[in-house]
Amino acid sequence: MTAVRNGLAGGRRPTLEQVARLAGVGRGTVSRVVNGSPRVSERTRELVEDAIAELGYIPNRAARALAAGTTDAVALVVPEQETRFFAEPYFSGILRGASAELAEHDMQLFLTLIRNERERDRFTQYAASHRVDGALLVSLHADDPLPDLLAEHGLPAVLNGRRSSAESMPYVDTDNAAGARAAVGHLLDGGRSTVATITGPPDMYVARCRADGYREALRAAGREVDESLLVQGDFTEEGGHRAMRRLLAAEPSLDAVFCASDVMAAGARLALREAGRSVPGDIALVGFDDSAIARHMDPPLTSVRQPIDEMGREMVRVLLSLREREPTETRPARAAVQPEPGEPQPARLLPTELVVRSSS
Amino acid sequence: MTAVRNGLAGGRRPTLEQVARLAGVGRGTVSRVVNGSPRVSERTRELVEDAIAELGYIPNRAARALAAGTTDAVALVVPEQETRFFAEPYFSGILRGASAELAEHDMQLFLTLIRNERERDRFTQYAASHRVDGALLVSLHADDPLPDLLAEHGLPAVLNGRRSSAESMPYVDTDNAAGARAAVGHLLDGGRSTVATITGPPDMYVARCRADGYREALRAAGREVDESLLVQGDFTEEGGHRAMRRLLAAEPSLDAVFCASDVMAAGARLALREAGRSVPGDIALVGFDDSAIARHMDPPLTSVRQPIDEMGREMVRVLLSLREREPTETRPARAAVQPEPGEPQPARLLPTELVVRSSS
DNA sequence: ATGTACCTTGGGAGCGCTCCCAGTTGTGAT
DNA sequence: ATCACAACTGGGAGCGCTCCCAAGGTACAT
Repeated sequence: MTAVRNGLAGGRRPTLEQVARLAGVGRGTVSRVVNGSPRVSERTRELVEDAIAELGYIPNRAARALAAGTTDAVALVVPEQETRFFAEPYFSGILRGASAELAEHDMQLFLTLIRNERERDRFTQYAASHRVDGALLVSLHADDPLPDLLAEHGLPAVLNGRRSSAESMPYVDTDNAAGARAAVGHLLDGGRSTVATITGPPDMYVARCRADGYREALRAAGREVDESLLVQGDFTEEGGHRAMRRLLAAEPSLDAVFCASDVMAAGARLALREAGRSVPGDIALVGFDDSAIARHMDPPLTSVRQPIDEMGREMVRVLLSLREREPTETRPARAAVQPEPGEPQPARLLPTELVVRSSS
Repeated sequence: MTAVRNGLAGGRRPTLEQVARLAGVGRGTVSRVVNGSPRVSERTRELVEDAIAELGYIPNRAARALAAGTTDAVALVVPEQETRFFAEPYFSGILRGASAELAEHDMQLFLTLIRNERERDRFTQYAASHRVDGALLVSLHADDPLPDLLAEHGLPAVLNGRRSSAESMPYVDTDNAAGARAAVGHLLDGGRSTVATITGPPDMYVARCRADGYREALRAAGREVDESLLVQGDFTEEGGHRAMRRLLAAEPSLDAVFCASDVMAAGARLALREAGRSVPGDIALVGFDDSAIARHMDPPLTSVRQPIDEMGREMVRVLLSLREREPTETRPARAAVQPEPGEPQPARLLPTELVVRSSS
């Protein structure tokens, strides 16, 4: 309220200089106090803090950014071909996690939707003009030029999900294979004999991982992998429907199906109903994503849950760790930039959790 | 690529000064060219533009912000009690619209989730430290102190939706009453005799507007309003369910219901099914929001669509118009800050659209 | 020629902060 | 007392840009 009384409400905001004058110290000292440097005596610190409180001083971020070359903000970039993705809980989970983690570091989140090439260029420019300290890239296609563009401008970036097994950029991903293993293992444990899978499009790395997990689980249980039991879907309901019909026609002994997404499982469920097969009586069903439809299906669908909020948080952690790793030109790059064991690695694989419901 | 050859990839970025030197002009001239000032001769402009291209010059926003006192960024603020809201298409619509409109003005969007008081203070500080030129406030509760806090710091803000009929801040809202009128009018036109409504909580202004629309439509059709036909829900499925049961018990002649939200309509539909009433045969149903559930209900639900993307866009337009309106201290505030007829007003009511499906 | 008016242009003066160096003060050992 | 050393502190020198003013040009009228 003192601040208001001082007429700051609409008018000029106090500067470091003014705080320094009021506290009877130098500019440098105030800066140190504001930034929590330990090289300030207790007495002086209090003096300065009082002055700050009295004036209602708030640092000017633009000035800080200019002087220090850092902005305390990161961009979350969403290529917006997929409006779909955008309205999904997945997106809001990432957003929530990232936002929470950033808040803890007193940093801000910039949201950038990229609808077309023009907007991509605009963002690249933006990034290059150092308005952000780093970027979180979400829902990226394998052929998106954005990562390279950012690298070219020296902007640290973290991917959500890998583009391939040889992902060269820092990333945070779900352990899709492990999730699939858990799902299939669960079906086998339930005594199912013929377990098939409906996969995603093979050009998507995430789909391959889940298919691999399926295979691994079978092998781990001492069974052979029958490749004809892998039927390709495309992550749509319609695709799941088609795939399941094919499976039903080809495999009379079928009694369990692992679907690489809940949406495909919904399609599969429909095909089963049409064929008069009961779930889980005749055929057990497991999905992936633990999305809203999983809970609302009839029967409710067993599914593999990804720690989405946590992915958002972790992306931020990785991004921030990148900053420390990066050898600042001013410092002679201590030793050999070896990843220290304690800190978060530049890539993280997060665990999944099988949510068992009555479809299996 | 010249830029890359010049070693800008990781290193120092070129400055205005360097561009000026290369072009053989002064700093001011380059600034004028970059900002599209007309006070530059054609010849000079070309010279400068060549130099900019050659060096791959990109203005440093922080410096610009510091010198000019403007950031070219606005914040979208979401109080996050309502994770619900967050995952909804409504949110992504606003986001998409705002983002698109901002992109056209070469501005950026800052996303701020406010989970608790600490984060609110943090944002207030942030806003006060002039990191953004304005704020878009979304899903605000009537008692939220944020608007006042922002006003205190002199930060322009636009609300999404009004808090009351006497909203004092600039806002963009849907014409809820008109939407309700259309819905109820449609039911009356369909020959329904006893039209009831399930309302939202009366402490929410939006709920009152929709209820008012219901009354107006009846009166417009020359009917009397029977207040016992307004049953209060709470915008949840469960609430819709309860309300419909009450209606069924109390009004044997009931043959149409306007629900103030799709979610409540879903609950109502459930109650109707339990009661063995057919839709639209026995009872016609209309919702509000045209959300995903409307399309997926059985039968698909007639609903009132709001132009959500457009609301996002419009919020930005209003915010930007605020900037021009605001008398800058340097200028003697031309005449008397009268809203000029042509420009967008500081408050906008957007039209709705009735999407007729088979539930009515 | 001379004057007037209008363009265009260069560059000084900051914007508010961080970085860093040199100066000051304080402490403990000698 | 004296010295070495550490802990604090003040303030100059920018960071890269915009704003603005005065200077220099140009064109046209007198």
